[in-house]
Amino acid sequence: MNRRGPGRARSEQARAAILDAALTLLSEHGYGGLSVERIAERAGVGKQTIYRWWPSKSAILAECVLDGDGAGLVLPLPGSGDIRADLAAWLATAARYLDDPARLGLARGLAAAAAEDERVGTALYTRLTLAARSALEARFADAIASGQLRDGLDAALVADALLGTVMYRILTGDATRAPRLDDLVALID
Amino acid sequence: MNRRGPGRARSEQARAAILDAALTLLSEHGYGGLSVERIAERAGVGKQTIYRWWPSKSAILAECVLDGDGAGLVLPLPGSGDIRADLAAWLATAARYLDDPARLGLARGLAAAAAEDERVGTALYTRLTLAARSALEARFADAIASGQLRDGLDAALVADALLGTVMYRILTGDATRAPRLDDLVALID
Amino acid sequence: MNRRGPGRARSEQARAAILDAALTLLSEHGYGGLSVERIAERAGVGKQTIYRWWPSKSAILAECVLDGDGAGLVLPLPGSGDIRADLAAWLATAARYLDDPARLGLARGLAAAAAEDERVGTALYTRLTLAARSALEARFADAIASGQLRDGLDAALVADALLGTVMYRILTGDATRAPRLDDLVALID
Amino acid sequence: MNRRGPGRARSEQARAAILDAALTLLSEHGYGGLSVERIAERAGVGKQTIYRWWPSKSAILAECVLDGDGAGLVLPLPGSGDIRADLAAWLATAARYLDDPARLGLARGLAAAAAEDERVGTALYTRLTLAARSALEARFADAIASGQLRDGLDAALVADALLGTVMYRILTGDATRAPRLDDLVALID
DNA sequence: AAGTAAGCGAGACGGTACGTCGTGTCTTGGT
DNA sequence: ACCAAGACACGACGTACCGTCTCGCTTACTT
Repeated sequence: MNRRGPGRARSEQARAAILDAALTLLSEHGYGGLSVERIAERAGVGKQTIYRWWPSKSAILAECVLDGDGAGLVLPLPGSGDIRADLAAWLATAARYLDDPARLGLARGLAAAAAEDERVGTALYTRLTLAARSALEARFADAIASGQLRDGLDAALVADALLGTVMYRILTGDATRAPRLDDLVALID
Repeated sequence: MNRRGPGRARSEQARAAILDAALTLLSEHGYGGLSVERIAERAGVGKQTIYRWWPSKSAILAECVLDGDGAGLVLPLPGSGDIRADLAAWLATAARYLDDPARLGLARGLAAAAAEDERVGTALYTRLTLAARSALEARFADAIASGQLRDGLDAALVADALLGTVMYRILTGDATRAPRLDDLVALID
Repeated sequence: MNRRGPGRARSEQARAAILDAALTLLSEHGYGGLSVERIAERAGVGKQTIYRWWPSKSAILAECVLDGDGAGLVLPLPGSGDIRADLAAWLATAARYLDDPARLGLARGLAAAAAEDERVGTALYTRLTLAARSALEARFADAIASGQLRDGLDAALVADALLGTVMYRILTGDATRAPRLDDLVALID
Repeated sequence: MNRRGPGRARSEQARAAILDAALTLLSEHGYGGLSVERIAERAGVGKQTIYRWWPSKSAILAECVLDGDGAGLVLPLPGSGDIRADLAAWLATAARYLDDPARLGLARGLAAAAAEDERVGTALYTRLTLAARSALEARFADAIASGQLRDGLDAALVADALLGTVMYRILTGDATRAPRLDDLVALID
């Protein structure tokens, strides 16, 4: 039962304050402007308390992604019965979600962290791809059964393509130049 | 023509050495391990020569992407006549290209730079998306005319989806876990 | 007593190494060739550790002058009973002391520091003038009582004149061109 | 007669502007804040024009000292007939002269330059000591003849002592703490 | 008059040092 | 054993100057 030696227990308050400060600073100053020192100051915590539990600032972010609601990035797929409409609505919601500069900044920052540290990439994969993939697999089975989609459609590939396109637009800053995101659904047979 | 004021002219040799050193170090040490100091040392150049012409290390990378062959990232789309086979081959080539750790590191580093600095994102957009989009548009017109693809298919969306999927896998480090990249083509109606 | 807040205590070892390195480098390379970077390297210390405690390299030198034996610059006034002979001997000792290039370099360097930073000047004043003045005052009282000197002689003025002449020769590099330093005593009535 | 080859002649205007700018900047920002780059900018001159004629910034200052009125530092010794009164007046004038912050700054800056570069020290020696010494020698001969001073008084030593005391006070910033400068004359028998 | 050559303002070059910020570690006193 | 605070050695930042090296231009002496 969670055996521990003697001594003071880990402060849950400090942990939460650190994760919270990390996300706030990430969305405000970007990944480059994020430093352990600032996180510590903002969280009202000693640096050692951070280094005791995380090996690097990207590890903190990885935990942010996995913690709670995944930094708010996991949007639910609507379930109206019309799979194409649901996907289009999901994409439109994502686009609207990213219109908020703070949230776009957060997403850019997490992308930067993922590009620099494999473990953040893995965390994002776990949170985003796996969630999307499992949601899609169940819905695709229904949709194929009801004739809305052709048989053999690979939910994993679709998840990759949808999330990848969103991520690519975040990186290239291409929100306005490109066609509307929800038209993506038209590509799917 | 090419009027110049007084004073010594900018050294093209220094400029080329800087861009070259930046890409080499990026693929070797990642974006986080890339420092202006090291670029200067490797290029045999004073730091001021860098700061005179570029405001930040990401600006150097943006110029790398736009310069010459776009850091080797722009792969040609084969032209066998079978559009689906060509796209699948292009994706397979991209996957093989990224098997080389140095090239994967370079791509990850550029993704990190894009996530942190809008201008690198714009440069990548210019080099990758626009190139892919225009290549696709010409080929799609032919393919639709010859009945290989259905009418109305949007080349820009397909370009986003293909590049986005590749980029997403680079970020999430998901080369092996996911289905084969060239099956993506199967999604296109 | 000696109350301290939280946090690691200041390293006395680092402080001593910095002062020592500063004096060594000053006598070797002169004030112009003295850099914080080199002091830090020689002392085996980070630059920040220097800037945390001293605002500039001249402040370090000011502390060197005040610390311990005042960089060896404070020479004792002999006490034979013959005040004129003692002063002449003191001046001769000073001249011999400055024959060593390292010590002359140190003295020149401290003069440069004093000329550039008022606080070094104040430190020198404290260490040299005040020491000389108080030594002279006691001796002058005896010498006047015993009829060696006329009444009313101002020890402070004599201290200024003696030290000033030495300093002036250091600055003008005029060790050989001018009359012998110990003849100075002949000026005093 | 001043044989010269072909080519443009040296610009006397540039030379004067450089010396002028050097002295101005020296009194404004001190020796440490004096840079060839700033001299060039202030004088409206290319850096190369400076380096063509002077090897360093201290060489410029040495020439300033020797040029024209010796940067205004050479004060004339009054000639009332009473040698003690004249010396006291000369010291009082010097003290008043140095009350002006710009002139004190200039003197401090030249002292710093002298401490760092032997040639500036030599220039100051030439300008100040030699001038004072020769003035004193003539006056001392008269004063000894008229019984105002005892025989055998060494003008060179007195010059050193007077100038040295003034310089020492400049360096130690000790204008107010010490006894009045013109009382120095009382030391002379 | 044309040719030649040195000096000129301007400004980029390879470097060194600056003073600041951040890293990850260590130490202190307190919980 | 953990915590806030904070000093430590180290490395990179972006800036200021160093002394050198072109540029295109302006004199001035030499044919």
